[in-house]
Amino acid sequence: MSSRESVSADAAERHEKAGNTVAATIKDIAKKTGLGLATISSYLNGGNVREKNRILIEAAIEELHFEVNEVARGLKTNQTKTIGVVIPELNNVFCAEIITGIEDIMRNHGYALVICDCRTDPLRECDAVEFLYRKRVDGLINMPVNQDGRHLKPFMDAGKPIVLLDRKLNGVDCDSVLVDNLEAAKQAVNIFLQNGHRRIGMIGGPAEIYTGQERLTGYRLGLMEAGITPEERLIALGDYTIRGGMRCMRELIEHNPDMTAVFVANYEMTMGAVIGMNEMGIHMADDISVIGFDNGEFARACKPRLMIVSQPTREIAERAADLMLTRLKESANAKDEGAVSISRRRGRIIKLPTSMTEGKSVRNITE
Amino acid sequence: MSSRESVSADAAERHEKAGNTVAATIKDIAKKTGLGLATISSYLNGGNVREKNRILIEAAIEELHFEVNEVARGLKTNQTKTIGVVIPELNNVFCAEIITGIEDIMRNHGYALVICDCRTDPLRECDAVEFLYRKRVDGLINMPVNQDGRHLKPFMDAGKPIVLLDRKLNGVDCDSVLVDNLEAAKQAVNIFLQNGHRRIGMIGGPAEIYTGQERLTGYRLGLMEAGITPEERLIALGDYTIRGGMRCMRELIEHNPDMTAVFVANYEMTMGAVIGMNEMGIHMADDISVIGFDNGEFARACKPRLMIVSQPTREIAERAADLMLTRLKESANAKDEGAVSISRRRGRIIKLPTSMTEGKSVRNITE
DNA sequence: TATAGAACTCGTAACGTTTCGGTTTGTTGT
DNA sequence: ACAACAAACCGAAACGTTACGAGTTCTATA
Repeated sequence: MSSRESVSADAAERHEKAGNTVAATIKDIAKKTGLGLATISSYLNGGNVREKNRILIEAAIEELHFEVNEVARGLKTNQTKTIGVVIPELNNVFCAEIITGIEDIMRNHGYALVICDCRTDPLRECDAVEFLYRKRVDGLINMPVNQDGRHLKPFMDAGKPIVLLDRKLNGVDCDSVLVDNLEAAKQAVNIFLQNGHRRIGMIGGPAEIYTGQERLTGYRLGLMEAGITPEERLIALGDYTIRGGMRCMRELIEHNPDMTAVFVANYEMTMGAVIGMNEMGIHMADDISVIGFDNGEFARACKPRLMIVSQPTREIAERAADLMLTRLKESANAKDEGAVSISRRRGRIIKLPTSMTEGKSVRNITE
Repeated sequence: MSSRESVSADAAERHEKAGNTVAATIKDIAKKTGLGLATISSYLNGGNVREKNRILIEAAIEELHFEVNEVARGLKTNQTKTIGVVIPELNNVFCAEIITGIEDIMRNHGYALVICDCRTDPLRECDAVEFLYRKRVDGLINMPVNQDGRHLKPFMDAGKPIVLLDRKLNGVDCDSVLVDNLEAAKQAVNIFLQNGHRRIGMIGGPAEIYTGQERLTGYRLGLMEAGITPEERLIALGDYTIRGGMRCMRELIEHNPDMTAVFVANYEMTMGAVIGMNEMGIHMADDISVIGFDNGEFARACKPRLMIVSQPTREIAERAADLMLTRLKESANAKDEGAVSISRRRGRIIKLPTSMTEGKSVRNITE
């Protein structure tokens, strides 16, 4: 017993000895205050302790610069207070803005965000998810690239919460935060119609991506409701890249000399479309009216200022974080009740409205 | 003892009982193979085991779906295989591009990146660093907002590696990855000079930020080497925001009717400058020649295409990751030798060259 | 003032690894 | 066949928490 004494010197002694700081542990606090381990732990976790002990503990914590070891806690509680995030492209303002928002909120709740960029590659996305699973993050936030939700399996099986961003996955029952893409596209088309346009082109996203489908459907619906039959040659499908946007715009213009307006269905392609027009010497508004997507900053920098569909990134972030936080709380509580409640849960789907941001890129051709 | 037996059923049994998967542990593998704990651990960490045992172990791992618990390992080894990243703005393409690059490399080495956006707020930056420290990340990558390196103290004291991005901190001895801002600005000025410009304006960054200082100095030097005395009224200092860029461009134009060219010292302000010119009805190149900074995509979308200084984000990322990885290895090895070697280390500073990306935004006014 | 009940405290046993020192097994050269 | 040595193996003790059940101290009521 005496040997034990001499071996486990408290933090202060160790400090002296090593010549530099060694983190104090809960044991050091217990020893210093004369209280038991469990009492300290209870205090640290918001439990009640007698006033005089509270003072004692706080003094000891102060003096020894104690900080709880979150790794040890994590081992015991089986949670890392860490959320994994997998997105297609970090250097994509739409993604980045949402992530920033989520990060802010989650950090305020003690959660760290581990971010993985899968570069729009389904394989990389799988890798990233597995990586995060091995890192034992408590939940996953994902703007999915894979069509089926196969890559989500590890988290599904483990019953860990998943929140999908921007894109719904058919046949996958997950919490998701989306925008009303259909309505957004319809609005854009309507603005063109109100300004007298009839031959309206669309630069759409990949047919296999949710947002691409929805926005295209909205475009078609908008036209049909005005009694116009959508024509295939007025539709060009790009791959959500700048290059794709340039190509589509060129195609559209070449095949449709009579086209007066174009709706572009994401930010990168909007940029590409603008570049394409510049290079072809075609003037926005004067020659062809344009409504783009996302990124108000780019829109303001265009000449003339570009009208765009704006997505509520701030709110998307808030909703996603809320959803995650709720699920996290649920699974914490679920320890008490039967584990069934978790597996029985159904994914909540939140659909937020977009808004139009004014610009000068749509010409009124009625007069 | 018999009670102990019945309590610690192996993973397979537990699996059956609970009705859903329970992670197998190293103990389960030991039991299944009849080998000792230490042997399994040794195998997992790349140690040598006898061929037949290797096969045994691998089979057991396969069968029980064993995966090492990185949290438990972290508790024991005192490292989380996690790196903290603190940046001023995630939705800033320059930042985002560097982070993506770093993330890719670090993940390939088993490190996760915990990213914190401090919104260019020194206080938030301090918070973020403390947060990461409590999360016990193994190292810190930071594009600093605070002037003095005070916010880095926790990591300094703990002897945990720090890599600074983009900005050097005076009096702080840290590994840093920078670009040659001075030379970049000189190059831009020289291009203007070669095209016959003499009255060259500059939209510079905040006086207290490293890159702002360097780029301004480069501008001054470039002029002086050509025998031109820099004039204060040709210099407008912004705050690296779009709004600031707009304001500066307006000021410059109002105060200098004879100005023929402007160099803008970061991306956001470049965008702002372009917007400002658009709104004032001033044409790029024709009226005023412009060289901007960063973001080739934006430059390509401008009309006429904007000439810019390009920073090698890919290489910045590589160097930063390399630096971090090396330091990490060093501190791992340092356990053997005296701890002195760590504290004695001096910060390595890597300075990378920028390049000019062609555009049509500089007019030759000699003819 | 005694006492029931609540409120607080305690020791011990986990959580799943790694590591230390010592033991066993295998290999080589004679 | 046997020493001598290396390589592989082993159990137990950590790492710093939390959680359980039981024990202790308060507080309020009779």
